[in-house]
Amino acid sequence: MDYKQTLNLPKTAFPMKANLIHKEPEMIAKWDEEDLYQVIRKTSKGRKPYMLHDGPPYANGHIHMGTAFNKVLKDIIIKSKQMAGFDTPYVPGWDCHGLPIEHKVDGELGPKKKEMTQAQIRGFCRRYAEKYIDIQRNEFKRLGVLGEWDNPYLTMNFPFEATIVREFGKFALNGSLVRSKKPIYWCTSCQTALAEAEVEYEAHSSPSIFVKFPMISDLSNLDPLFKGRSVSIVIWTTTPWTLPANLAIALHPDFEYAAVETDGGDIMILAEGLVDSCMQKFGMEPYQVVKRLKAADLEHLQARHPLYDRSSVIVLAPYVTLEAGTGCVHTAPGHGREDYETGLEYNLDVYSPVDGAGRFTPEVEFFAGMEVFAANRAVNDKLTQVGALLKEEEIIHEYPHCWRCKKPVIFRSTEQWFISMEKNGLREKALNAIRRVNWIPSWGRERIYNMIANRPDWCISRQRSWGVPITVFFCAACGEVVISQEIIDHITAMVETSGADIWFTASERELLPPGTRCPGCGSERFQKETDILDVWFDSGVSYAAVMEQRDYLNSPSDLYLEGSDQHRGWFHSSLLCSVGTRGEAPYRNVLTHGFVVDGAGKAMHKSAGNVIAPEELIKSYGAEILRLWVAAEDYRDNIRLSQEILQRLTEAYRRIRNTCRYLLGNLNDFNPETDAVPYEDMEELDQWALNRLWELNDRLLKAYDAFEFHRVYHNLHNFCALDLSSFYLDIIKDRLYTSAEQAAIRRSAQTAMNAILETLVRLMAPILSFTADEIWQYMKAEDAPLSVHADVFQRLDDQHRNKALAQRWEDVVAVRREVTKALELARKEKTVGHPLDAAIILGLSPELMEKLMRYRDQLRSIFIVSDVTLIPLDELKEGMESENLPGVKVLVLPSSEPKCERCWVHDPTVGQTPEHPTLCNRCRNVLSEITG
RNA sequence: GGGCCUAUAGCUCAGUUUCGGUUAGAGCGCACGCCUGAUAAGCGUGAGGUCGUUGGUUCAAUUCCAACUAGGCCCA
Repeated sequence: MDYKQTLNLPKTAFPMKANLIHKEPEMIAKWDEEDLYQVIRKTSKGRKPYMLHDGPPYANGHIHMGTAFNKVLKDIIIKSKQMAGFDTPYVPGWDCHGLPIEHKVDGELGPKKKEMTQAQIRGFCRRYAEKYIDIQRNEFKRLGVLGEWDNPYLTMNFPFEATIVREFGKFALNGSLVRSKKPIYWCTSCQTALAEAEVEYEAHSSPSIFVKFPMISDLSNLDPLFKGRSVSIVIWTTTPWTLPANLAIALHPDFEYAAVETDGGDIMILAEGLVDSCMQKFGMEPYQVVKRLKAADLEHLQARHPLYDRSSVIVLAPYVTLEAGTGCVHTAPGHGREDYETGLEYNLDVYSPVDGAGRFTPEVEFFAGMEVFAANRAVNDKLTQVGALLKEEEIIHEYPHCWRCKKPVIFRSTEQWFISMEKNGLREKALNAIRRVNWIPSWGRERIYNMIANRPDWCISRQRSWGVPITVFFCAACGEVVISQEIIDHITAMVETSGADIWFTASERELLPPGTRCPGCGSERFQKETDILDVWFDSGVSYAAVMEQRDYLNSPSDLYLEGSDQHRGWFHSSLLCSVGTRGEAPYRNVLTHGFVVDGAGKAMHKSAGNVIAPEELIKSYGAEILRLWVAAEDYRDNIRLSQEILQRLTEAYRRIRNTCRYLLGNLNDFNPETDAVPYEDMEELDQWALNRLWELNDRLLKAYDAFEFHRVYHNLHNFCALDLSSFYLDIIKDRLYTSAEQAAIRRSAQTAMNAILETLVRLMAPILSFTADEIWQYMKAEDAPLSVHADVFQRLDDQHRNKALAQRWEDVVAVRREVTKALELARKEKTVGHPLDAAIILGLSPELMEKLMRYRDQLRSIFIVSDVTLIPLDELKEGMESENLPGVKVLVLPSSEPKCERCWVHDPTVGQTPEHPTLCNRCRNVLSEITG
């Protein structure tokens, strides 16, 4: 007789091989078909809401590892909150306007763009964004992310654009909106503003000049030697044409400066460290340093402009270097970024007397109408003429050029719109709001606080086409800025139905409410603003366009979750928008994660060749492995990704999957409704397993709650590998396989296994979303939801937490560890092969003897050997003495009894039954039970 | 250059955080072995760490402090 047929071996159709790459798309299709997301919405109606507001990725290009990580992390949170009993809608969004898209479209259109209207160009941009939204949507869905994918929010949707106009209007009307000049890159050939991304640095030849600025201020209070002397300060510049706009001279606050007396008796001031090289260059040797000066002593003193009758103030700035020049930097706030910042600090005018074609405006004496690059020569000549030019050279250096026409660009100031940080106390209010938000990790507060505390006014003007217009009018007659609630309402309504395009296609007359007159001069003729809004304003008001407007969402959100760069980005702009119009932050909690880096901790760059794309990862491992990676990494630090990491995770995944498969296989014949054993009647080992399960459940729910998913992963994996696979499941095999199907001891084990699977499948669902749902389909729950994702975590019976029992079993486990060690030694000596070939004699101290006596009859199966004999420690002369556990000695002997053919245990009863001469009594009894 | 952050075995993470204190833990991987009734599975044993470096405080530091190095994000 083939006794193997009489065993209850595990049986399941659940495949060992996951085949994720093919199975995942099928699962996603199924979710789509069932409309799982909406099913979940319906089942959780009325529950306490949990609002995670999605930060919109930019609708450009394919997703990368960072965006994939972020989305999966959000999905894990959404699913775990959902399963924790909340109603957690998830509306994904996209950021659609802005330069990068316009730039791409520009490139595709080429010269054709010149003949197109702004509205036509905007149409191309819109289609471009739509294309990538579709691409990214599919890529995100492929990751197993559930959400309202068929109704996401797009910043280019008409209602969203209308919200942007409405929210902008609030700033405009509450007095926060100010207009002032700021230098920007400007191509005089294309006659257009350029963004940082649109300039390319190339070698360029420029004049390099050293110029004397005579001091107006009297220095004799610093030292009497200056009294009555001709003193000047020497600057260096490579853009002579900006000298007419010079308003200041910047010194480094920490540098020493020297007053140098030349042969002719004049005194010149320059950085001490550059005196030698400069004086040599000027051909002014010999010379003499007559005084050393601190930069701070010179601050606020006045020099005279060498060409015009106005002063140039001495200021301090940290960017001054000794690498070139004189340590005294020519400062024209209208023509340079740093100059501008310094100018703000010292309250200087943003003077930029150059028109769009790059010609000096008429007010500029000597050079009016001249093109600036050509004016370099004229400026130098004039300086020579007045005796201010000390030296002129040519230098080759990297200089910004226009990405389109390749001509050198200039820095030129134009009027721009700003949201003031001070006028309405925005800075102060924002800083206060930051204190009331919970930042995770806590250093996020410090980081954004410092940024808000130090940032300049928010420049919201962009000289671009693809965005939402700054909806302001100027009176064509008197130039006054015209804006009112009525006007904003009027435009908002138009944008709501026609989109922001209406601003570009409609006339001023159409855009303004009928009968609008200039409040200043009464004119009825107006000119609309041509600047558009900074895209950060778009996404910055997403809480208003999405969370406040959809009736199933609300604001402030419970959570914003983005990479740590968003302290400067979305967290920042959202905060300013919300505080400026609502007085409060749009979020209660802000969670940040680090950046995806390679296995060595280095940033991923195309040039470094260390980039791993989500697509290739999914192709070779499956999205489930990507999800497991997201969970396994502690995201507070940088998130590493390498082939080795993925290899490890794949193995961990298999372990978890196979453990579940084994549970399924052994529950094949188990119906919890009819077969479950009451807790009190269960075997103690099975109660032990339930206690471990209780602890796991408790720990994981806490870890989910604290967003510590790496703890979820580790605990889950350890539970499967240690508690289950190598201990519990290994031990109960004997009971499961050899007992009669209906036997109480078998049903007891199955009751525990069933509870374990029910709990595990839920605990893993937020992370291993595909696999958990796959397992779910193989479980025989009668009235279960169609997907595990529509279910909730379990609260396990507190009675199952049995600390006293756990304590008792710690001793058993400790002794077992020693037994396996002894078995290994015996195996090495070829005494035994399979543990069931062995009989164990355990020598125990009185203390341990007392503890283990209780389990005397179970030790054989717990140790998975054929026989265990307990004797006092001192009576056992041979055997392995434990190193770690005093009071234990283990002697391993090959069993002298015959082996039962059915259960493989060596037992003296084998051969006692003539009909079954190769069976032990236990198996014989089972067999007679089966056959009746 | 400035702001914020990180640094424990080959990999992923614990731990020391409210008191600094005996041989710093786990899993995976690796090596070796067992099983063939979870089988492209399962079990066992073992070898791996000067807790980034250097100083300081202390009777005592991986744990506290400082500097440095490496790396990350943002800004300049």
